[in-house]
Amino acid sequence: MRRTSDKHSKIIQAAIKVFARTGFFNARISDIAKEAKVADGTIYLYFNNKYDILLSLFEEEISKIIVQVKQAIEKETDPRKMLETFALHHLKLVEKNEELAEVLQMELRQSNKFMKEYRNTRFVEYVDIISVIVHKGQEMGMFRSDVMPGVVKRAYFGALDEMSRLWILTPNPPYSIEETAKHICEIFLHGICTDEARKGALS
Amino acid sequence: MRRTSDKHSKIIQAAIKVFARTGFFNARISDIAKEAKVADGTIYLYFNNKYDILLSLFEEEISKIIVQVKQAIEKETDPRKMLETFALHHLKLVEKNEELAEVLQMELRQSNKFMKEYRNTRFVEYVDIISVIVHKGQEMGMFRSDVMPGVVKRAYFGALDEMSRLWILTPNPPYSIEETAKHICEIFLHGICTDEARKGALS
Amino acid sequence: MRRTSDKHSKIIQAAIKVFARTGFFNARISDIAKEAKVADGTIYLYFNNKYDILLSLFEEEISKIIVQVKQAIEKETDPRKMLETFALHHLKLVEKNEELAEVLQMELRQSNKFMKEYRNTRFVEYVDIISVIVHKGQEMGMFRSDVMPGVVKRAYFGALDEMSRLWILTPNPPYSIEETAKHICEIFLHGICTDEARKGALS
Amino acid sequence: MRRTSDKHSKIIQAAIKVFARTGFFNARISDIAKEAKVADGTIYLYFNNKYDILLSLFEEEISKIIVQVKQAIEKETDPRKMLETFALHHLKLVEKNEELAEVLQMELRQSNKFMKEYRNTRFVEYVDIISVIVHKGQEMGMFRSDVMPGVVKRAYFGALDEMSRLWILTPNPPYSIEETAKHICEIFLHGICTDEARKGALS
DNA sequence: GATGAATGAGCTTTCATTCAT
DNA sequence: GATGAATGAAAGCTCATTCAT
Repeated sequence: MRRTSDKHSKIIQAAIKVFARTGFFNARISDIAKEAKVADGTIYLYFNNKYDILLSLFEEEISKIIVQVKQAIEKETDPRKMLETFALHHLKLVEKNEELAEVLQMELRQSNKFMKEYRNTRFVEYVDIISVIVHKGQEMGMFRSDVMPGVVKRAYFGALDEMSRLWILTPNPPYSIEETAKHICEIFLHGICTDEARKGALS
Repeated sequence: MRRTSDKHSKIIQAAIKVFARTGFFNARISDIAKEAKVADGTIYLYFNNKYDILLSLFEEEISKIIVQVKQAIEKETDPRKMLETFALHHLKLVEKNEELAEVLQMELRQSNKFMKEYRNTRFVEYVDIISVIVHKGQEMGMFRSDVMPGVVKRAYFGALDEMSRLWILTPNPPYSIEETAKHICEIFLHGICTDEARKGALS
Repeated sequence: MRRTSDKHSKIIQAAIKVFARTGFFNARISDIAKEAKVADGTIYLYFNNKYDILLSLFEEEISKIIVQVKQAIEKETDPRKMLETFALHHLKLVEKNEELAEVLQMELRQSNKFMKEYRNTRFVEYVDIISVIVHKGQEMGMFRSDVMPGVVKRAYFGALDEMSRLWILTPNPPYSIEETAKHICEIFLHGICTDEARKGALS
Repeated sequence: MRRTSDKHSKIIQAAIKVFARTGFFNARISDIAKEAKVADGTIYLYFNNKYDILLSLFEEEISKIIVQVKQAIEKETDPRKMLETFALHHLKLVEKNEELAEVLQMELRQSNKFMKEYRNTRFVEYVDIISVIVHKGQEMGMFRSDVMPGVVKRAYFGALDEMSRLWILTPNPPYSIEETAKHICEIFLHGICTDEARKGALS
C-alpha cells in the first residue's frame, strides 16, 4: 500500500477536524471514521480507544511543533529575539492550522486527567523552551537574575495561550497576530530585562 | 417548601465537587444527586439539564468572585497595588476553594460552545477588571500609554490562570501563592510602567 | 364548599380536554391538574391513579349518554325510528362535545386491557340499546327474524363509530351529520326489514 | 451482513407480538429486542425510533393485505360476491394472524396522531377497495344509485372492524367467522341492492 | 381537605467497541 | 489488513405518585 494513504495519519487528521468541530466528548468514532474515509473498525487497528486518539494526536502534533519552534529559535542568538520568535510561532499556529490550535487549546486541557497524566511529557517540553531561553538570558546578564524562570515560562505561555483563544473564539479579532506577539513579548521583556538590556532595542 | 434546605445551592455545591472530581462529561446526574443528598429528579426541578447546572454554577460563583475582587480593589488607590490585589485574589481562589477553581479552570473552558456563548458575560466582566485598572494607570501616567489594555488584560489573566493550573494539578508546587502572585505582578509592572513609576517601590 | 366547584367533575372535564389533546399515555397528571386548576396531589384525593381517571371518565360520561339516548328512544314507538334516533344521537355527540367523542373513540379503545375489563359494563349497555331495538322490531314483525341482533348491534355501532371518526379526524368532512345518520340508518333498515316493512316509508 | 437472518422483518414480527401483548405505549424496546433475539441497539439500525416501528409495521403488513384482498376480489365478477370476499378476508385475518389483527385494531388507531398522519395512505387505500366495489355495482345497476359509496365504505368497514374486535377480545365468541361475514354482507347487500338485484340469490 | 416539592423507578436512545466475514 | 453490522452497557431525563405541611 502506498505510503501516502497512511491510515494512521489520515485518522489523526480526521480526528483534529472532528474534535475541533464538536469537542472530544461529543465526537463520535463513526464521525472520525467517515471523515477519514475508513471503516469504524479500522480505527481500532491503529488506536486502542477514543482517548488514545486524543493522546496520539497530541503527542505527534506537539512533537512537530516543538521541532519547528526549536529550529526557528536556534537561528537566533539574542534571547530576547528568541522569546519573540516563540511568541510568534505560538500564535501563528492559530492562523496556519486553526483546527489543531482549537483542539490543543480546548480539548486537551479539558480534563485534569489528561493534564495530570501529561505533566511530564511533550507539553512540559514545549513550555520548557521558554524557561531555557529565560535561563540563557540570565546567564548572559540580559534578564534579571531575580526572575524565576519556572514562573516566567508559565506566565509567558499562559499569556500567549489566552491570546490565541481570542482568535479561536472571535471571528474578527481586533488585533493582528504579529502585532500581538510583539506587544506581549515587549511587555515581558520590559518586565524581565535588566536595565541595561532594556535600553538595547529589539528591532 | 422545606425552607431551610435550599436545594438549589446544595446542588450547585455538589456539582462543583463532582465536576472537579470527574469532569463535566464524565459526571453523572446521579452522582451529583447523591452528593447533594437529593433524588435525581429533584435536580430537574431546579435546572433544565446537566449543562444548565454548569452554566448556573458559573454565573453564580463568578458573580460572587467579581464582587469580592472589586471590593478588595476599591480599597486601593494605586493601580499597581490594584493589579497585585487582583493577582492575589485570583490565585488565592485555588487555596480557598480548590474544587471551584478546578471547575472554572478545566471544565468551563472545555468547550468552545460554552466560551462562545459566554464571550459577553460574566467572564468578560471579570477579565475586564484588569483592563479597567490598566486604563486607570495610564490616565494617572503610571503605565505606559503605548501598552494596549485589551492585550494586557488577556496576557495578565492568562499568566495568572496558567499559574493556578500548577496548583490544581500539582500536589506540592514549588512556589507559594503569595510569592507567585507578587512575582508575576512585578514582572508585568516592570513591563508596563513608565520609567518613573517603575522606580517608585510598590511595597 | 359549594357544590358547583365540585373538584371531582372539574378533574373529569379537565381530563377529557387533556386526553383529547395529547392522548392518554402522553397526558401528564400535572397537565390535568393545571387544566382543572387544582394541585397535582388533589387529583389523588378523588382518583386512585391515572388510569382510574380514564375509567371514571368513561363510566360517568357514557352513563349520561345512555340516559339521554334511552329517553329519546322511549319517545318513539316505531323501531325503525328508534334506530334512526340512536344513529343521530351517536353522531351528534361529535358535534356537541368533540373532545369527549375523541376520547371515547380513540383513547378508550386503545388498549385491549380496557376493553377486556369493560366487556360487561356500560359500554355493552350502550351498544345493547341497538340489539334491544332490533329484537323489538323482530317481535313486531318489522325486522326479518333471520337477522341476528347480536351481529346487527355490532355492525350498526361499528358503522356509526367509523363515521364519527371521520368528523373527529377531518376538519371539513364532505357529509353532514344528519344526512349521514339517515343514510346509514336507511341502508341498515333496507337490510334488515321485512319486505312489507320496507315498503312503509319512514319519514 | 449475515444475509439469512433478515433482522428487519424479525423485528417487525417481534413488535407485532409485543404490541399485541402489552400495547404500544407499554411495550419496551427491550421487550421487542428480546422477542426478536437481537440487541436493543440493533433495533435502531433498522428503525429511527419506537414509533417508526409502528409505522413501518403498519405500512408493510397492510400492503401485503391489500395485495391479497385485491387478488381475491379480482377473481370475482359479481360486485355482491366481491363485497362478501372482502368481508371474509377482513375477518379471516383475526383467525390467521390474531396478533397482527390486534395491533391493527387497537394500537394503530389509538392515536389521532397516527390516524391524522395516515389519512391519505395505505389505510385509505384499503378501505377504498370497498367504495370501488360499490361504484362498480352501481354502474352495473346492481346497487342503488342513491347510496353514497363514501358512506358505505366506512359503514361496511366499521361494521366488519367492530365484529373483528369481538374475536380479539372474546375467548369463545358465539359466532363463526364465515357465518358472520356472510351475515353482515347479506344485510348490507339487502340494504344497498336494487329490488331486482336483491331477488337474485348470491349463493 | 388541599398543596406541590420531592421522590426514584423506569425507559428510550446512543455509541464505543468487537468480531465474523 | 479492512470492514461495518451487531452489541449492550450506560445515563439523561420524565412523570406518576407520595406525604409533610
